[in-house]
Amino acid sequence: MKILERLPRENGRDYALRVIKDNIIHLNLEPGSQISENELSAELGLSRTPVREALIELSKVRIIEIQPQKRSVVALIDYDLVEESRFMRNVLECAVVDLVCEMAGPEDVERLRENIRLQKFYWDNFNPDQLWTLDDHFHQMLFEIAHKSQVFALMQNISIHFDRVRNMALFSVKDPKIVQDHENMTESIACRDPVKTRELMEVHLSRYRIDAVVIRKAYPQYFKN
Amino acid sequence: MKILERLPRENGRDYALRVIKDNIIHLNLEPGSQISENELSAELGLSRTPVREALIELSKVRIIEIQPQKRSVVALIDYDLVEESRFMRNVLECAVVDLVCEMAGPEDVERLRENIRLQKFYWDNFNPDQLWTLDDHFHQMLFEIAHKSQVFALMQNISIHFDRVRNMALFSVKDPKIVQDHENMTESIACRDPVKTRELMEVHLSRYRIDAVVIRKAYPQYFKN
DNA sequence: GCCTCTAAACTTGTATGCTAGTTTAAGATG
DNA sequence: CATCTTAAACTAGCATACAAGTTTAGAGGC
Repeated sequence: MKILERLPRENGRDYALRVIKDNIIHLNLEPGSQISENELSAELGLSRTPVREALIELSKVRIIEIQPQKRSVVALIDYDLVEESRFMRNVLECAVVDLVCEMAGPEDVERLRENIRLQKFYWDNFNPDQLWTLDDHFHQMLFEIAHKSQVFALMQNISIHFDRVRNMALFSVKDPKIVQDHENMTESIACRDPVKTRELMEVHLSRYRIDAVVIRKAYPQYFKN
Repeated sequence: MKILERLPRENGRDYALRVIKDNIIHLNLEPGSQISENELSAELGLSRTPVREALIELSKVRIIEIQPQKRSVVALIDYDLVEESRFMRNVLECAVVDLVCEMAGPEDVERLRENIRLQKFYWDNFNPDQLWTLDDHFHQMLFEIAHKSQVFALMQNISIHFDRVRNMALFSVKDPKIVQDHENMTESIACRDPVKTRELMEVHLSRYRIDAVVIRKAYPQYFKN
């Protein structure tokens, strides 16, 4: 497992949560593998309590399966859950871009364009981590513009299923077309064209569905069904 | 606070969570009031640990505000949050009824109708608690029919803001029209009419927005802004 | 070799004590 | 009487010990 730096004033629980999530998404904690509160707390330099609290939270979204008095395992990729999480994102993000097309001011559009510029830079320089962060931030900005930040926060909880697959796609698929999607959306937002933007979002989010077969071939042992 | 019965094989954390949530929704734990891990654990017959785990979960959806090393309080009603939660429900439930109109079999429709019959019964006999449970179950059934149970579970987390207001409406508004809404939806689902069903759902969920002024007058001290 | 039983070594769940930080209130001082 | 100081009584965060249940490994009998 890859141990990240603990942020200043970050409490143990949030730290544990951040590190564990990151390692699940990046497959350092492999789907199906057993995890131990004791091991994790030792690695993180914490006691069991904050680690346990983090694991409970992750079990709520079924990314970790806690079997009482037995063990805890990282959930295998359940494509029904991935689909549910994709459905949720799709429905919510499409509704949000509708609002964004109404509500976005020029400064909002400029912030989106700035994000795209950076995405292009990190794409040219092959920096998947930064690209990943910017992608997240792009979607988060859309929710902020529509004043739906809490919805974004909740959506992100279940999105970890989607994210794990999305992360695999970054390495197993040649041309993600992601940056281009984002740019097209930004410009159609600038034109205040909700129908077009919605359409683009729909295509954007469904790429991961299309890639499923490829991913599954690359990592067959990680799938549940 | 009203202490509920502990279910067989229910662990302490889930028990605490269930009781605390119930008391928040029913205003036994009043918005703005301070809560103490010690008091709660004494009342529930548990130690601080499981109670604390429950409080952490509730703080994630901002229904409880934990001020580190200071205190924890039941959040005041924040209408922006209520609106976000209503927005989320609205968007997701409308998308789900679309699917339901495609996917529902005759036995599903029959289950919905049976639920309506019971709703009518408990309406006539004035049993708000049972009515409340049936209302929840009606919406849950829709998500089950569309195979989106996990989405429902997540939506319910934030819905507690919405639920708290919804519960106040049950007592401060004369004719909720809720049962009639449900019946109309069921029949338009039976007719496989997604446009009509969507429309009904939209009206149904927006009732609580309309009622906001009434509720606010009845309980002004509970509101944040 | 192959069952069966048992005990030890795990697991998570819960209780409790300790730490660090905040509030409160009493007491001293002007 | 007003104000500052200080100590005690709270809070939540974290560490640790113990309880309850499961798995595993090995001894013993056949």
